[in-house]
Amino acid sequence: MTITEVSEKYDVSQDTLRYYERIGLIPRVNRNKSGVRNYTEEDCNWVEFIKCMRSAGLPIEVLIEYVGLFQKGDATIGARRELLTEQRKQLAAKMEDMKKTLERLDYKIEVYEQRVVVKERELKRSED
Amino acid sequence: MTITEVSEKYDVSQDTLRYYERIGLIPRVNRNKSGVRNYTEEDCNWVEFIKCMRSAGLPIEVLIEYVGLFQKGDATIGARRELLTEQRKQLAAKMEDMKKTLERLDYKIEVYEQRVVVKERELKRSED
DNA sequence: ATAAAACTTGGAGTTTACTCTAAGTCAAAC
DNA sequence: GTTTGACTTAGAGTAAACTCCAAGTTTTAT
Repeated sequence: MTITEVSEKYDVSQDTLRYYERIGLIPRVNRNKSGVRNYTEEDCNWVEFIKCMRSAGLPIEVLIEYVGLFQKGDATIGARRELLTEQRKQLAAKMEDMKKTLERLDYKIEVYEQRVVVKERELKRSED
Repeated sequence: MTITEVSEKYDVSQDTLRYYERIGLIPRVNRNKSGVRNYTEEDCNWVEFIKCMRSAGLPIEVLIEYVGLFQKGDATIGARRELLTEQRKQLAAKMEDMKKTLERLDYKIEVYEQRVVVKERELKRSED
């Protein structure tokens, strides 16, 4: 696949794809004889995986480390598992915080609903 | 309360507190005769609220708008409720995405666990 | 065959959200 | 009474994560 196709498929700009590759956030993509990137299915999977992890807020630095470990082969399986476990923990904690914020928003919205009703009654009274 | 006290209480730097006020992310804090900020309890509540909403990822722009509406008084109650409702929706959607990412991490970790076990067995065999 | 489109690289520029600096004021401690 | 420390402002600087640009291929279409 070309960079255009990958960019469209995963809704990631070409510049971002090149940038991610440059900083090691995805492994290097092979080029054809004239230097043009040819994304394999595995490359695509990396793009999709990184997009997903980034959107959940995993730090770029950590993901670069993960890719680095991956490229070092099977000897790093334990380290990769540990890295993911730590990130999983942090993600779960963040979601807990967000849940509390969500509940707080719900409460605030509820209070506003009531105030809107009060406001409407006031308006109605002033019509009389 | 002084800016130092507020900064310590909510773990937000003094610079950030001034910055938030400057851009209208919290209402203007009153100063004493010599120009020093004196945070009321309401000011503190704003700091805490904004800190919470920001940590959940609500955009600064939107929060500035919310503060602006608040300062316009009761006529904006409906608009404020709508704004919060929209943000609540987006937050819930983001949490849904994060939940999928979390599950994906769980799956990946599980697969890694199995591979670690396989690796250990290999090592054991090579010991014999 | 030549113009237009798509790609390459390295490096500069942008945006967001702070964070720091400089220059100055004011109150309190010694 | 002066120096130390906390505060003020306006504006400059920074880090992260892109995003854009320039100059140069290569491929595609006419």
